Amino acid sequence: MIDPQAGGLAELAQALADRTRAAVLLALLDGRAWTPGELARLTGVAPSTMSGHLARLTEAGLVAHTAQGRHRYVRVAGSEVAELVETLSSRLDRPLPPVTSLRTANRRRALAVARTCYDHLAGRLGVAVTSALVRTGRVDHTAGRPPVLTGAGEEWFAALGADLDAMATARRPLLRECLDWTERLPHLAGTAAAYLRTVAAERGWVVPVTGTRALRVTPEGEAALREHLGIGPGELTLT
Amino acid sequence: MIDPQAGGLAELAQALADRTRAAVLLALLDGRAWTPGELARLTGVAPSTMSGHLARLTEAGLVAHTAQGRHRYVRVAGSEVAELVETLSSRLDRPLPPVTSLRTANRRRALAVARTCYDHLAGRLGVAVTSALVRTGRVDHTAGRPPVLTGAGEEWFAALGADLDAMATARRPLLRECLDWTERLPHLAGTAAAYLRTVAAERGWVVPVTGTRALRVTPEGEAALREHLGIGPGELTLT
DNA sequence: GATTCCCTTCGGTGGTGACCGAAGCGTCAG
DNA sequence: CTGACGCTTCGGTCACCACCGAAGGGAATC
Repeated sequence: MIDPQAGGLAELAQALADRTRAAVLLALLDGRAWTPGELARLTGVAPSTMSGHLARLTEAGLVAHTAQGRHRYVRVAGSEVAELVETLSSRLDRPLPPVTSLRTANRRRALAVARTCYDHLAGRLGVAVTSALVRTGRVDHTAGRPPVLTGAGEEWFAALGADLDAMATARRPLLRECLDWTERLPHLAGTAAAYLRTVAAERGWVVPVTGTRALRVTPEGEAALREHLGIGPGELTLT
Repeated sequence: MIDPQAGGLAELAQALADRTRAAVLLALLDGRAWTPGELARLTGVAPSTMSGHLARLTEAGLVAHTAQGRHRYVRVAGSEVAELVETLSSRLDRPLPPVTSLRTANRRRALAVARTCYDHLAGRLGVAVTSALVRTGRVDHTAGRPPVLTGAGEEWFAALGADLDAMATARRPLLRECLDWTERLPHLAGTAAAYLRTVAAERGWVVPVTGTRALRVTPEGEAALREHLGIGPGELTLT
């Protein structure tokens, strides 16, 4: 065994190498905090089994816990973990053509149009917002460098109601690149992108599709996207 | 088990979830084709065991074989696989501070400065070349879009001796983004980037460090990088 | 054609881990 | 204080798989 990195790589992969743990991580990708009991019911295993899985995921640094009374809440350990899972999933679109049913095809289609990725927007919508922000000069995203807000971008976010000073003090970067597994293109993550998702949800631009991470863009949302960012409805349809 | 994607994700992770298979993939990241026997000796397992591992990696679509006489050559199935492994490794720099020995520390340092990633340049060198190509207007890399060669870039590659027409007909894209696991920034992959590595190797700008994927930049290489791309020697030192 | 070499396939073994039910512990409600 | 609830720990079972040595098949060499 020559390469010392192999051990670490295998260890990380082992944490993901189980149907139940993978399902847990995918469920947590909606950014919400779940209780162990909910996750056990979702995946169809006994609470004791789920407890073991969660211990394993915690040890691997993939999920984090928050104790609250007699409940315990589980969340993804950080945005990097969410991005890691998304990246891994992006390899699955190749050997996935055997669509099992119309229902799963529709679900996948909905996910591809717009969805939540941890705490920001993803899918066709996420990529469209990203390129619109660059196109309108609000984000500077030159190669080899992380994306940054321009002066115009700061004004725009402030007009939306964002407290950029408070957001900038967080350990997490304001903007960050995240590879979109359906679009195969980067979209924006980070506190500013998370704020954008919050605004979109609060103003009713998007509404969650119950039971999945998918989002539906409302007519008000389409109008707002056109008005604020110049995104036409054609940009959100799948080819 | 609600999410049908969980099965695929777990399956892919399982293929990586073994020390020996992980070591194989890391070895193959140098872009060369190895024989099963070489890989068995490298990892210290019996040939029969290695055969099973390779069958497993093949089934997962991670490696490909080429029969040649009584030898069989194994390579990484494609550049996406190499990028996937690099991305996964990028999560390892967090829990890796316990450096086991001076030797591994030096090896890691060498890998961080310059190395091969499948068939292109990576590490500090790869990122420096990437940003220099953008800085000098040879590559256009705006946000949300794959990187593309500009007219000036095409001329530059042609002057280096590249046959861009032939390269463009390949199924693989000319340029492509690849996340660098030491720099945490994208560097360029794709046929054009692969050609650049070939040129650098042929002209003696970089020489491989035997036994690893690391590269050493020669004095001629430093001169060429400054002359062709305006990369100063300071850009290749680690902070 | 026989030999050599590389690799695979085939039994057999040992260790790891996913799973469950039962029991234990802390927290909140009555 | 008592009961209900949510979660974890423990013991035990079963399947899977990493590993090896031995045997077999195909390709090059003599």
